[in-house]
Amino acid sequence: MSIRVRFAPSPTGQLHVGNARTALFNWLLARGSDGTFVLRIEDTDAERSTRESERTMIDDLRWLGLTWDEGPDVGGPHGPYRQSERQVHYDAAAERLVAAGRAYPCFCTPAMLDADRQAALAAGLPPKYSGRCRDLDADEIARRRAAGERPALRFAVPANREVVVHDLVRGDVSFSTDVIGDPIIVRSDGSPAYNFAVVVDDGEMEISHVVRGEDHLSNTPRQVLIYEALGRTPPVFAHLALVLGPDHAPLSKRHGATSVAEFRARGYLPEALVNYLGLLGWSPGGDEEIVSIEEMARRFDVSRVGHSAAVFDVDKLAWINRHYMKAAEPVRIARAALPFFERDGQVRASTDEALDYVASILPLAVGSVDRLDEIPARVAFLFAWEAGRAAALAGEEPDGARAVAAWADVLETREPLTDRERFRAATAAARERSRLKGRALFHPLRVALTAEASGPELDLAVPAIERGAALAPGAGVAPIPSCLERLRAVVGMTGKA
RNA sequence: GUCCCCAUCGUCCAGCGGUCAGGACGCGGCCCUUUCAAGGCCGAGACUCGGGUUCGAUUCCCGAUGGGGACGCCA
Repeated sequence: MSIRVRFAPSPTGQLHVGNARTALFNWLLARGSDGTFVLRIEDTDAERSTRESERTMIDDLRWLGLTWDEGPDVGGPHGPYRQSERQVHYDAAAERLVAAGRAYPCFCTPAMLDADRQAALAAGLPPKYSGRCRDLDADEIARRRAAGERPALRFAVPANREVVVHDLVRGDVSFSTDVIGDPIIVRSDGSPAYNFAVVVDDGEMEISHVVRGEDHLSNTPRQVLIYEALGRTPPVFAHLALVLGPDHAPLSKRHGATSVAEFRARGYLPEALVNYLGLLGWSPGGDEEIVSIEEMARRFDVSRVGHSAAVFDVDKLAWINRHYMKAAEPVRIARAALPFFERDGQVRASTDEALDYVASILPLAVGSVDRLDEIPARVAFLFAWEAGRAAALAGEEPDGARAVAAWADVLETREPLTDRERFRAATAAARERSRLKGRALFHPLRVALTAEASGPELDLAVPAIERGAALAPGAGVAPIPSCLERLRAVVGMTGKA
C-alpha cells in the first residue's frame, strides 16, 4: 500500500518555521516514494481560524515548493479538506461511539472544570477529568437536555489498560490509561474537538503515516483508543522533536523571525530555507549539506530523523542562503531583490531597464551579503553619494589629492568606463600620470567615488556607476552621478582645502 | 504534581561495542587582495554524571541530573 501523509495546519496565524519543517518532512516522505501528500485545514476553532490565515499559509507552502496532491484548493477523492466542512463525518462517528457506549454527554461547565483543575493542581494531583458525568443515568440526561442544557460529548477511556503508540522515530511508547482523562470529542456547540476530528479525518482520508510535532505525542494514546473504538487500525506515527530558540525555549516571536512569511520578507530564498529546515533534525548523509529538495526526498528516511530538539541557527541559515543567492540566475535574484530597492527608493519604477540594471550590479553584492534585503545597502554608494564626505576621506589619504586629480584628468579625456577593460586601461594611465600605485592609487579613488572606506571591488563598482549614470531618467532608477562628476566635485573641494 | 520524550564540539548533524570521535555553521589564524566581504588553507572546540553488562563502552541496560512536551469545550 502506498504512503499517504498529510500536513494539517490550524489557520490561526502565520505558518511557523517549525510547522514548515513538519510539512517538509511529510512532503519528503511522500515524494521519496510514490506517496500522496494531503493538505487539510484544521479550522474547528471558529474563534481563531481565519480564511486570511489559510490563504497566507497556502501561499507560503507554495513558495517553499511543498506542493500537495489533495487539499482544499485542489480537491481530491477524500474531500472536503477543511474540517469546518466535514461536520457530517464527525456527527456520524460520534453517533457510532455513543451507540457503542464509548461516549457520553458531559454537562460540566467550563467554570466547574476549571475549578476542578485548580483544585487538583493545588493538591498535587494530575489535573485529569473527574468523570463526574460518566455514569449519569438516562433519566437525568433526558431531564437536563429538556431543561435546555447543552452537553459536550466525552470519550470514555477504558480503565487500567496499556496503550502502545507505534512511533517510527521513538519506537513503541506505552501509556497507562489511568493517567488519561476522558477527552471531549464534541463540544457543546456540536463542533468536533481536535482529538476526535484528527482521528475521523486521518481515518477517512486513509492516512498511513502521521508525521507531526512531538507536542502531540502525549495526545496520541487518546487517539489510538478512539481509532480502536471506531474499529479502525491507527496509522503509523512519527513524532518530530521541536524547534527551539537559542535559549532552548520553544522558538517564538522574541527570538526574532519565526514565520515563513517573515523569512521571505527578509530576503531568504525558498530553497535555502527548505534546505536548512531539512538539516534540522535530519541529515542527508555524507559531508555535503547543500542538498536540493528533490535529493533530500530521494534520501529521506523518517526512522532516521533525530530524537532531540534542535536549536534554530540563523547564522547557518544565512550561510546556506548566501550559497543559493550565488547559485541562482541573476535575473531571478534581481526580480526578487527589486522590492528591496524600491523600499529604499533606489528604484522608483520596476521597468525592464531597472530590472536589467539591478541584475547587472548584483555581482557587487551577492556573495558578500546574507540576504536579499541587504543588497541595496551594499550598493547604496551608487545612489547616495556625498561629495563632502568623499572629499574629507580623500583628504585623509597621504597622496589623496594627487591621486584623485590624476584620476580626474584621465577620465576627462575618455569615454565613460562602462566595463572592466576600460577601467583597467584607465588604471594604467592614472598610474603613469600620478606616479602612484597600489593602495595609494586606488584607495583615494574608492573614497572619492563611494564616500566609503570599503565596499565592492573597484573594477566592478566603477562600471556599475558609469552604466547607472548613463541610464535615462525614465528608466525608473534613482539618479546616479557619473565617476567624472564625482571626481570633479572632490577635486574642487580638496583644491579649496 | 503526574505521565511521556530527549541527552556527542557554542549550534546543527555523523557515529549504530574496538575510530587519532568525522563534517557543517560560527569562532581564531594564515593566504589571496587596491578596501570590506567572498574564496582557499590551517587551528581551537564535545561524548552530562554514577552504576552495571562486556576482554573492551560515546555506542547496550539501570539510576541520577538537566532540558522539553502533555495533562483545555486550543490544535
